[in-house]
Amino acid sequence: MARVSDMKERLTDAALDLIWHNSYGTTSVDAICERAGAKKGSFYYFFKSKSQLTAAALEADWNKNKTKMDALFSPTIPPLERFDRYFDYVHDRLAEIQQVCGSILGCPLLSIATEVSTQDEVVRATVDRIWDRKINYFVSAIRDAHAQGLIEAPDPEAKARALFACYHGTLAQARIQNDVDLICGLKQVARDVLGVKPAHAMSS
Amino acid sequence: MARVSDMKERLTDAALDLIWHNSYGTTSVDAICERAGAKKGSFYYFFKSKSQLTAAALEADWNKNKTKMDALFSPTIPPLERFDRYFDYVHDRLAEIQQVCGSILGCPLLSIATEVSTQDEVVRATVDRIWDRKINYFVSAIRDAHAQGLIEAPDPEAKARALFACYHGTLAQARIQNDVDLICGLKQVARDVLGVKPAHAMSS
DNA sequence: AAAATAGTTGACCGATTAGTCTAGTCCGCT
DNA sequence: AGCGGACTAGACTAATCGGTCAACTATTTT
Repeated sequence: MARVSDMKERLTDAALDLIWHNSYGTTSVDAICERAGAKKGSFYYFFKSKSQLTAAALEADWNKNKTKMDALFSPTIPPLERFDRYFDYVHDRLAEIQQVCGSILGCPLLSIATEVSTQDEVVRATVDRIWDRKINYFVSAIRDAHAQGLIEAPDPEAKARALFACYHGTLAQARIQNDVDLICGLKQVARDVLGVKPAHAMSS
Repeated sequence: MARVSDMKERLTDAALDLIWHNSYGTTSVDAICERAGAKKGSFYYFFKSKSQLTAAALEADWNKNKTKMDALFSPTIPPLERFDRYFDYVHDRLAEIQQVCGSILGCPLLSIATEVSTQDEVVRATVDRIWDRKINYFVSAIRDAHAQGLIEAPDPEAKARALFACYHGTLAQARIQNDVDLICGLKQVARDVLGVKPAHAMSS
């Protein structure tokens, strides 16, 4: 064992940043290196291709966000409130980034996977895998809400996937229209999709 | 006036085909020309850039689909049935294309706009404009449903935009997971989002 | 027939692309 | 002190990129 470098992390950070802001196709290896303060040689020492780097960057990003997700979807929080908090968090975070870069960037997983899905199976499968983990937060919350009689959801997985799709569609629209307010509508959409019984509806 | 050529249409057709299947970034002008049977010079005789060609291709595609949309959302059809028919149509069309190319391609407008939104204002604005027209089908159907007491939708535009987002999210998921069945869930999501009153719910 | 318009051709350009390779530097280990 | 593995430097390649251009052909108008 010799010296340890933080270059790998600098590279994944730079890659996700650039790809999220722009796109996978227009983000060059040179640009990633420049942002990370790395030379070509270092890049290809750590990653065998741009595609592999991207997959690694998405995994690294998941690991970074996991703690926050665990907190937002903690079983200590009333199940339906978890969604409200999560959507608020996403809204605030995207708005914050917009202050810096001028754009609502949406969900990086969705943007990247949409772009490369038919051409890069490594990246596509990585997104698929991460989503499989992420959707569990939705499933648990829905199952808990059902158990408490707040909603009628005999098939929590199906409901979770439906809401997941609506969530991503809203983020995509927000990116394209560069309008953070679209995300505010998510709470009501969630209530509608989940079929929240009127008596238990929360104030927005 | 001298000879008339169908090259312009061949180019927009080829471009949309390739970009939809793959992505904007990975679709080269050379590839578009080859598919259209054109040479570089012809391309730049008709279009001043790849970006302009893409915008033109999206507009041309809209014009092609408009007739079908008018039929699907005809006021002669019960309003909520219009959505069911539309989602069936989209499902069948995407499944048909999958038979040929192996992939569920989703909505080209969404894929392209997501990819270029922060970098190509011409294409982004084109998608925005087309969506403004397309969403009217949703708005009218929702307004009609409300007038007939089938749903409670005092703000048809907002409902339409919410459903539009869910629709696009589902198509994006279908593309990424290459799973046409996800689209089947759309009918139920639409009923949930629109708040269809149980008495008027249709059989699926 | 000739002029004018509409469309086509393909060579060419400089920039950029992802990726390779060799030589070297740095640093903890014994 | 010095070995050996971890990492960096940066020149290099072959291919491809979007875009230009001047010469050419085909068709309609006069």
